[in-house]
Amino acid sequence: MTQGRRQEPVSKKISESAVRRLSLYLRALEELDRAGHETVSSGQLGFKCGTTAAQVRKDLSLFGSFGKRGLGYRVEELILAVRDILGLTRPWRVALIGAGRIGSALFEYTGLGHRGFEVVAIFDCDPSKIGQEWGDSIILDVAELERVVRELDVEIAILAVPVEAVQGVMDRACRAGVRGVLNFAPLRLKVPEGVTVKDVNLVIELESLTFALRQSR
Amino acid sequence: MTQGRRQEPVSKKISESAVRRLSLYLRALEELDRAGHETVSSGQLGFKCGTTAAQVRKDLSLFGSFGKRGLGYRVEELILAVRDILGLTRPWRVALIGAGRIGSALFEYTGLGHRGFEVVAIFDCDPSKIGQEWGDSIILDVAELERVVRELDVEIAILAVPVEAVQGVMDRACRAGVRGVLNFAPLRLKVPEGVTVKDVNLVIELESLTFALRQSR
DNA sequence: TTGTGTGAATCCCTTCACAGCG
DNA sequence: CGCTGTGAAGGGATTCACACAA
Repeated sequence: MTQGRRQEPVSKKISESAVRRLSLYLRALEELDRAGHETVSSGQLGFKCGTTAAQVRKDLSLFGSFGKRGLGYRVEELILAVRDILGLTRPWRVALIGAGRIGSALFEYTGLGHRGFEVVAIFDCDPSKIGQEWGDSIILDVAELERVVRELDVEIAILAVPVEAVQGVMDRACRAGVRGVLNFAPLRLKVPEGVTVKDVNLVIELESLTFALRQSR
Repeated sequence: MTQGRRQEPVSKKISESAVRRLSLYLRALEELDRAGHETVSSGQLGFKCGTTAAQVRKDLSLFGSFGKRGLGYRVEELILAVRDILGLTRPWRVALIGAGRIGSALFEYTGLGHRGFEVVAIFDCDPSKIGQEWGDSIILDVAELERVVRELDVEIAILAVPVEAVQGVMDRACRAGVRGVLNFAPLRLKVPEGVTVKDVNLVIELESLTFALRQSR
């Protein structure tokens, strides 16, 4: 039962969608916290995130029991619990590979640095970019990828490189020890055992939009 | 039955995930086509897209029957069929709202223009950006949003504006006739009836990555 | 024989409903 | 009471398995 404490990861399979909702809950909770709310009910939280009270309770119950019956959840406590579940209790060392438009958009995006993701290295292959300073990082030659990834113990690689280059770059990053990959290229990467990939594909989003629009016409 | 023809949209509910897979299939098919393949089996297509033969056949069977038993699918025909299903047989008029980093990344991204999405207007509120030319578009003052959206009959708005501004801008775009929205702000938009929203949220992707990494440690 | 199209079976996720605790 | 936590029910989505067509 472990009242109020997170259960240790039993070998239960957690669905991707539940995890994505937890991430939404976390954002909503942080907003509530900033707004000075002490407690929140599953109904309120669900409403803010576009889901139901039952869904919220079920999602949380996969990891423990964090609420008080009759009262709801203490916002601060739940924030800590969800951060812990999502693995956000420590910063993650990220390398940004590709300093083009997408890369720079990501780098500037305050969401990253202020949310526990430390961009410890930026790589590009364009000689005119190598050596430029972004914030207090310097753009490095992608030729040095392996060495730098190993030395800085990079855990996550964000791949914002052209589709032709992406598989090769990923292979190299993984061999140097990267275990998580965020891929912006529209291509299914072949990954070694033990490496997790998430794809971000804007064309899919747009095409599922046009599908919906076409239907409702 | 309707051999080789797309069935008219019966009121069957099509899952979001099936649609997303169709978009993947389309990309794989186009690659096969460029590589000169005439036909493809559900197994091959599934493998390229990280799913199974049965899944491919089921997905396609939601919309008609496009293959030949014992032979597979003709690549060219299936491309046309899937484009039709996804609503890609005509270009869509898109407005890009917000000409910051994300906006420029999207605009440059060749995927858009070359895939049936016409960026017919770009808006920003920064006076130093208004009037700049991007390609053969000029950045317009967001104050003119309603007029321009109406005049150019914009159908889809890509919202790449700060989170504080996004709900207001979306409301205005929808009142002017926009029916589809791609939202980059980490916020659940309240949308009027008949408008479809897709959210793109990089933090969710990263956090589901850290969840996975945390588990496998 | 090959590989599609599709009912049936299975699995997983969401929703329901309520016991139980504060 | 109010609201959580959770078994049970319900509903979708995926997988299976096979009849059938080329």
